[in-house]
Amino acid sequence: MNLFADIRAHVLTCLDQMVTAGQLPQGLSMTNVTVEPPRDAAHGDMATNAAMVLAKPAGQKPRDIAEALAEKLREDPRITEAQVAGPGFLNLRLAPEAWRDVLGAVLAQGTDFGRASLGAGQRVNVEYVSANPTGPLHVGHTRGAVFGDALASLLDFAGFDVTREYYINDGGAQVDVLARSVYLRYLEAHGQDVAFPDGTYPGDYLIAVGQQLKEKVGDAFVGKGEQFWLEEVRDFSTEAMMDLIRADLKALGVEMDVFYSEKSLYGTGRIEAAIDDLKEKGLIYEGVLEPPKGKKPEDWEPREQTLFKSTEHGDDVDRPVMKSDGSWTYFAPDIAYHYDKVSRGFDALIDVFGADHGGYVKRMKAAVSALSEGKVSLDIKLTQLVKLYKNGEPFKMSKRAGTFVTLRDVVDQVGPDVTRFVMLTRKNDAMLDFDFDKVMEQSRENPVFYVQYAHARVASVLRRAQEAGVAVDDATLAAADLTLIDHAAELGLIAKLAEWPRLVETAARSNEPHRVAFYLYELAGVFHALWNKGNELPDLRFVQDDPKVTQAKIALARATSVVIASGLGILGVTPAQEMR
RNA sequence: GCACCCGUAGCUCAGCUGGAUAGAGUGUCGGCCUCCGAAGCCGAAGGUCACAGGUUCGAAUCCUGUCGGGUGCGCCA
Repeated sequence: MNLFADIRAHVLTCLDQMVTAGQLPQGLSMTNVTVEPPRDAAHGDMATNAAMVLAKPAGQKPRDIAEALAEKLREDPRITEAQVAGPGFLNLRLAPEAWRDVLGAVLAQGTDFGRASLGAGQRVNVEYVSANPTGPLHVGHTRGAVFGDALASLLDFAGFDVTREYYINDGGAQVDVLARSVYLRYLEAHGQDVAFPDGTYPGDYLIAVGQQLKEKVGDAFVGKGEQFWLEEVRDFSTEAMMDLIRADLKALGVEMDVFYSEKSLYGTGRIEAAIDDLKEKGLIYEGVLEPPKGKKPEDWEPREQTLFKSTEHGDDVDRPVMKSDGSWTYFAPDIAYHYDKVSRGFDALIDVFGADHGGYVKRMKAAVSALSEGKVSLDIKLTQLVKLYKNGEPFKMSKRAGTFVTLRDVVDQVGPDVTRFVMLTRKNDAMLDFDFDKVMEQSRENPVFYVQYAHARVASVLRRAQEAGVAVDDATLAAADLTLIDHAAELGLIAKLAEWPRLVETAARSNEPHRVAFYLYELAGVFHALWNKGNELPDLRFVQDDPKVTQAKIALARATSVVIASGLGILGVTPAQEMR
């Protein structure tokens, strides 16, 4: 149940009647008519801009339309007041019954309250993390992982059929580097002294892999040239790294549906097929690119390459798909990968990249646009840098100094719940400060605890009611006499709950899961405020002498915790029963 | 040089795809526990939404330009 949508539908019905009655002209577009909570609660419960949006196309004064509309709306028993205000806003006040219906809906539907049909079962593929399989995930990956996972859950909740996918970059030169690095650790496991030259990975995490390789193949590769071991060591190592990454993700609570291997595109004709598809569309040609102005590389010389005419689909310059030596560029398998996604029948694609890949957005969109002939949308969300702090001091990461902070470090130290929530307390494209001490702090300044605390308080009050011998199971609460809820502060909390379905839709429409986190913070704030009002006004306390009243009050508290749990569920955070 | 992102209270950030007198937290100042969890609540103060134009009933939001910060720019993925 979405009360805002219901009232909007009613407004549209009234407008239709006005058209039929000749009060408004035919053929008006109603798409811009909104019904939303006003910024200032003093204006009422809801406001519609209908009169202002329609004034110009209808050739009438906004206030006249508003007045006529108000008259019709007042006939609805849910609407107790319809006031024309300002330039033509129509402010509505709703009957308590209308709010109580929302409360009833929350109790009846539980955490399904707010589930939307926005997606209409459309299939959407969310690709995220996709880190190179050359080492453990670090903090930057963590943000992308949390963001992508929460976005996927949000879209699922909004009615999309979601596939969570990870693209394994196991086809490029970096996995050869990995193999050579592991080979050095392997020699080390055989007692040799080794040095790690530039261009190899000296990280400790490969020691165990070298050891495992020794256990598997014995000394078969010792003293042998690369041609004897490279391929096998590469496969062995990437598999080991993917095990590591999968374990890291699991520690964070992220579970992928599909791991898609870049390597599987090579030697199978799939890259060729994708490029051929573009070729048939006349988008592949041989040519020479201009050097970028103002940043001309020293060793620049014009070279003829195979280029993708991405400029026909919104890119700034055409992009090479084949190097001058005839091998594919990194872009080619990416095209093939997205070609594969398109051919798997998704209606929409979403890629979550780190902000340092921002320069990649246009060409990728161009590729998908070309491959799907504009039928499949691609939205690319960039996650900005995470800056780490310890005791308020910036914490510098350096691979060489060994102060490389991994996902595992963060999760081990602060736990997956805190990690996930904090990563969503900023818009994805804004930088995020992550202070190890602050996120563990238990105060209002820390939104995780603030929201958890509200949920725990409800659990606490439920326990108290039970101790007092009052039945507070969900079935009983759903049948409670809600007319006993009538204070403005209580109805205000219900109004906040009523915003939830609406928020889900707007957050899903813009692919912005952070909105859920901010909403939960606000909802918790409204709840805490009501709670404290109980100090001065005993009537507002949840546990009362009369069991009937207690059940009604607790129904409201319970509904709040249900929505909090629902929202936290989308973020992948466990709601707390008590704070410790 | 070009492209993308960002610029909102002293500080950290929201702002519901164009709505009303721009909101939170923090910091400063002042209140609230014989009372369901004070890890909380209430109040005061704090703004030229970087700047200049434009679009319209209406702009922090959209378009153009300027300034400032970040990221990226063929044979690395």
